[in-house]
Amino acid sequence: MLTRPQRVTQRKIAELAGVSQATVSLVLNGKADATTRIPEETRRRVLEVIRETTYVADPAARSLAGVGNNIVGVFTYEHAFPNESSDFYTPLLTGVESAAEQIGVDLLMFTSAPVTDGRRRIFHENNRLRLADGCLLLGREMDPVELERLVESDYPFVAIGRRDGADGRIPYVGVDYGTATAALARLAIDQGHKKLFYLHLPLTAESNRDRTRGLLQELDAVGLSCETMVADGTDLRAAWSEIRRFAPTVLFVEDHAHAQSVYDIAVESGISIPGDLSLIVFGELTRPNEHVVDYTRLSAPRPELGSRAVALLDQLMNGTRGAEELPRQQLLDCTIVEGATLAAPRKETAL
Amino acid sequence: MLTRPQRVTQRKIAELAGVSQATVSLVLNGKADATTRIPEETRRRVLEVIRETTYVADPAARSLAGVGNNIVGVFTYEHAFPNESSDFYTPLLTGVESAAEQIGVDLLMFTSAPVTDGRRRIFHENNRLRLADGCLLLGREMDPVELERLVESDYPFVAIGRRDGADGRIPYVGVDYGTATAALARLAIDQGHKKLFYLHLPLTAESNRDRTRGLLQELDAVGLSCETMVADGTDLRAAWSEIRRFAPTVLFVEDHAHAQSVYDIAVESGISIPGDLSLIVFGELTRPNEHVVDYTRLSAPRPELGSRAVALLDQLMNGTRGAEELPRQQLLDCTIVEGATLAAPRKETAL
DNA sequence: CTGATATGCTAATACGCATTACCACCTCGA
DNA sequence: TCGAGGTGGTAATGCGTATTAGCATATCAG
Repeated sequence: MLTRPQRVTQRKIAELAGVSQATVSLVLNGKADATTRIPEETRRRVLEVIRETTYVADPAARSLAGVGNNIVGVFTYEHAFPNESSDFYTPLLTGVESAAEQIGVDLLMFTSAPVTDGRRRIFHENNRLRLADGCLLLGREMDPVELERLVESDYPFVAIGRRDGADGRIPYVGVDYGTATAALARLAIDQGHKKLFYLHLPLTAESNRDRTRGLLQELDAVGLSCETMVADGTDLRAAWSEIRRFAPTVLFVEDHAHAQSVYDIAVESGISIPGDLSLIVFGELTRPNEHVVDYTRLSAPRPELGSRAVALLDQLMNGTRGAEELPRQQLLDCTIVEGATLAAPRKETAL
Repeated sequence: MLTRPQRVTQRKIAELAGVSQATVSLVLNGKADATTRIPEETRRRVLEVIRETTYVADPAARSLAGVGNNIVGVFTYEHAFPNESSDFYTPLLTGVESAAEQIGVDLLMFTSAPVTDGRRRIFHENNRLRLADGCLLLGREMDPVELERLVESDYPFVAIGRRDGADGRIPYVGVDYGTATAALARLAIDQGHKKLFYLHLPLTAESNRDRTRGLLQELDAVGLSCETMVADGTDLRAAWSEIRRFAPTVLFVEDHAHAQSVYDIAVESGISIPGDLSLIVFGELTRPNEHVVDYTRLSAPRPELGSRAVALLDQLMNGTRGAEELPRQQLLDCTIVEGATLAAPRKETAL
C-alpha cells in the first residue's frame, strides 16, 4: 500500500522550478559533462525547490534505472537475532553493521526466506536476493548446490566461514581453526597428556573438518592418537558414560554448549576439572551466559570477521576503489585463551 | 554494479515459452479475471520455463509498478547490534525477526543513515525510507519534528516505545512503565521505607517521564516524597557522595548500568545491599553481563514488543486482513522481579 | 555577414514489471 | 447467415529515475 497520492517526484520538482525532469535529475546527480551544463543559477533554483518539498528519490526507480542501491543483503541459514537457545550471529553482525555504516550501505536481512527441510534456502520462488547489490552468507553449513549456483550467476557475495567447492571460486572470510586447534592440542601435549578424547559435532562443514584435522595432525606429529565420539547434544549423559569408560585425562569438546553440559555433569559426578580431567573447548559461547566457566579454548575474532566480509563484498561490488586489492579468500587468526580448565594429568605417567 | 548481462527477465521467459511478457506476468501473479484467462496448458508451459531458468522478479521493478515489496524498514537511532558497551536492541529485534518471518517480509536495517549532532536522522538527502513498505522506529529518544513529518507523509510506521506528539497520531507499541514503577514503589513502601532517593537519567523521553511519574504518584499517595538526582553515568562516585549525604534507606535507579556501578561502589564502601540500603532498578540490563546481581526491578517483554510492533505495522501497510483490528497505540505490561536487593530498612522508624 | 563554436537546456528512451483495453478467433443459437 | 457471447491471448501504457542525443539560441572569429 504505497501512498501514491502525495508522492513528490522529479516531475513535480521540475514543474515548480520551471525546468524539465531531466534537468532535475542532472542537478541531483551533480553531472557536469561538456554535454550537460547547468548554470549555477538554475541549479540553485532546483535545489531550493527540492529543499522545500522535502523530495527524496524513489530507490526502486533508481534501481530500475540501473544505478546501484547501496544495499547489502544478509542471508542467515538460521535466525539472525538471538533467541533463548542461541546467539550465534550477533557478534558477526556487530562487525557487519559498523563496516556497513562506514561504506554507507543499508543491510537487508532476508528474514522471509522460508525454512524447507530444516533450513532456509536462498533460491525459492520469489527469491529476493537481487534487491540487494550483493550479499553476505552466514551459517554453520551451507548448501553446496546453492553456492555453486550463486557463483555461476555472477552475483556478488561473500560467505562467512571457509567454503570449498565451486572449484575454489567461493569468496569467503573465514577463521583459521586448524592452526588454533593444533595450538590447543600442543598445550595439552606439553602438559603431558596422553589419553585424549574428542567429543565433536555431527557436522562436516569446512570449519568442523578444520578443527578435527588440526587436532589430529598435531597429535599425529607426536605419535598420539585420540578417541573420538560424535555428539549432537541430545544425550550428553550417554556421551559422558562413554567418556568415563575411556577415562581420558583431557577432553576436547567442539561445541561450547556441550562443554557446559559436560562440565555440569562432571561436577555432579564428583569429577573435578581440571584436577581429574582437563577440558579444552574448540568453540565459543553461542548462547546467553548462564554460568561462565573460564575454559581453555579458542576465540575467533568474530566482529572482525563481519567487517572484513563487508569490505570484501564492497570490493566485489564496486571494485578496489584505488585501494589495495583484498584476497577473495581470507582466513583470520584465532586467539588462544589459556583459561582455567587445563592442568597436567593427575598421575605422571609412571612407566 | 548490477550484473546486467545475464539477467533473466519476463521478456526472455516469454520468448522461450512462446507467449507475451504480459502472459508471463499474469501467470506469475495467478490472475484469473473474466478478462484475463490463461488455460492450464499455457500456465504449465510458462511455469516450466520459469523453473528451468530460475527466474526471479526484480523487486525494484515490482515496486515501481506499484506493488509492495514486502520489506519492513528498521530505523535505529543508535547501533542496532550489540557492541562492548551496549546491547539495547537485540531483544526487540529477536521479536521483530520472528514476526517478520511469519508474515514473510524482509528487514531492511537503515545502517547508512549518517550521524549528525550525535544521533542518526531519518530525513537527509538520499533518504531511503521508501525502499521499505513501512518502517519500525527504535530508539530511546526520537526527534519530534521527524515524527511529525512522518505522520504527515502518510508513510506507514510504528514507533517502539510510547510517543506523544503529532496530536496523538503516532502509532506505537510501548511499555507501561508508570504502573510498573508504581508497583515497585509500593513494594518499598510496604517494607516501611521512608527515606527515598531517585537517581535518574538526564532524558525526558516519554518512557523516562512515565517512570518518574509512576514513582512520584505512588509516593504522593502515601504522603512520602523523594530526593532526586540526575546522573549521566560519567561520575557515579559524585552521585554516590550525594546519596550518602542524604542517607536514604532505599535507592531507586533508573538505569541498570548505573545500578551496577552504584552497587560496586557500595560494596567497595562497605555498605551492604540490601542490609544497609535497598536498591530498586527501573530498567533492564542493556550490556553484556559481567557480574549479575539479582536486582529488585522491572522487566519489559521486549521480544513481544518487537513482534507486536511488526503486527501493527503490517496492519498499517496491508489493512486488517480480516483479522481483528489492532489499536494503533498499545502499552504492554511489565513484569516485576522481586529480586534480592530490597529488604526492610535496618532501623524501624523509632520516631 | 557567415559559419563555427559554446551554452543551456529538453525530448526521448530504457529499465522490468503489472495492468487494462482490446483484438482475433471460435462456437452456437436463431 | 449473422450476431452474440465466449476464449485465449497481446499491445500499450505507466511507475520514477538516469542518460544520451540533439535542438535552439547566443557569441565569436574571420
